[in-house]
Amino acid sequence: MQTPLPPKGTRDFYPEEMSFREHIFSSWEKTCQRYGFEKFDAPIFEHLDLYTKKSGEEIEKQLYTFEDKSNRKLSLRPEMTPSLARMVAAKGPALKKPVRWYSIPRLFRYEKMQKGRLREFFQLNVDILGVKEVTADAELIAVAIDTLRDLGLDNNDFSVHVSSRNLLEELFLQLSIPKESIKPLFLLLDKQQKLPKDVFKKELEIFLKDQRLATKVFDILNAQSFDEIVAINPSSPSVKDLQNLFTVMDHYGLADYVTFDIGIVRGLAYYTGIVFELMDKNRDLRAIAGGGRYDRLVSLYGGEDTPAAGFATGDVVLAELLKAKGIVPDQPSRSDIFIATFNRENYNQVVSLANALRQRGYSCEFPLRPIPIGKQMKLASAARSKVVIFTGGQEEKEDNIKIKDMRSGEEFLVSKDELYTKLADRLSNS
RNA sequence: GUGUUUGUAACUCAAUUGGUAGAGUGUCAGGUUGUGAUCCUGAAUGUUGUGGGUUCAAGUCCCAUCAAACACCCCA
Repeated sequence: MQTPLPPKGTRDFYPEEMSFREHIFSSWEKTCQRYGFEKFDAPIFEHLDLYTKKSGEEIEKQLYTFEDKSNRKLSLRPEMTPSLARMVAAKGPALKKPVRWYSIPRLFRYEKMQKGRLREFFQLNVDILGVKEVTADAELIAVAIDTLRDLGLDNNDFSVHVSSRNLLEELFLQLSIPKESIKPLFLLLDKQQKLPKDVFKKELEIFLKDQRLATKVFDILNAQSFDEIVAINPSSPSVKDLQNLFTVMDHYGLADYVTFDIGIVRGLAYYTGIVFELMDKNRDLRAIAGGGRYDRLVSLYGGEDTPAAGFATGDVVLAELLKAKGIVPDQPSRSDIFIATFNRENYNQVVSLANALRQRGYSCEFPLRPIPIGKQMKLASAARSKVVIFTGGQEEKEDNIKIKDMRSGEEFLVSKDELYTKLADRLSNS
């Protein structure tokens, strides 16, 4: 085979894949609009330092970077949040708060691919800026849940795991763990799920150099319920935040979806408070969505202090989950009406009819070559057309036209005068 | 960057201990100038991912390379 392949980690979207992608996108859009979010977009490439400023120089390894003809260092965007923060920072106080924006960016990361991970992919990003209360976090979690529910998934398929970086930090400080140890400890925590319990505990002991302390940390991390954590520190503000969050989620009718999970820390990210991830119940995919609070990012880009929270969900893992659950929609029809003809000399008449139909707003097509009627029907089938209109046949001598409904197989005669109204009837109940 | 597995027709796969590639599906043409399926007949398509090596002989063994899948690292 000598045809060129697309670059590593990219996908071609043939019509079949494209319609599946559009199915996901339109569900995302519908849900965001239902919640009162506005769509925005930004350049697909940005100045490199937009990303290094937030994530450090090392991030460049993971980016598609290039120089333009004036030697500006640029990068294809690996995520949307920096662009969003930049845009909000630039408008400053002129921007009416709260900002409720969403976007469906195409993103690029130079990574080694594996299951659920490509180099070019799409994300839904949803963000609220200007609200410091957890009501914003709750609203975002609700949107995240409803994007999945709208696609046909429910709490048998996925759940939301919520934690708080502040809470963990408070608990660790209470145990007199030095402040500079906390970030590395978060990193260690992120691995918890991958390690067997005793191995993880050993690593804790090694890291903290104190067996009793390690045991205490280990016990906190193994708390089975939120109540156990509340008991440790009932008056802490982050505990109150979480309590409020769970109460609000209950009023969204989504309490069944949300669980407290102290193991969620979201890597090295810029998150500052509540963090959450949506995971499939079987846990055999990577996170479906993730998000949280990032109150310092806007000011990092020179904007005024702006509380902010958001989440992102990628198309790759989601598509895998939907396929695993068998939730893949039928291919849409290419055209509603297929015009077939018994008379192969009849091309111009077919074009005239097609033109008349199209001018009236109908979606229709016809074979572009003279072929036997059987083949025409196969084409109509392949186009998933809803009805076939037969032309050039004997019926025309009595001013009738035969129509076949391809879904039921039923055929019927209509007079030429009532063709359009009958077609409208036939196509409207689909 | 590290490791494991894989690569044969458009697709899914076959090919005994090494003996110069085959089936099904699909496609196209016809049976069929009044109907999507089924049936029948016929046709086309491969430098076996690529490049070397061993051998009288390589799809098969060896090396390299490219690509893919999965895991580690990382995950915004």
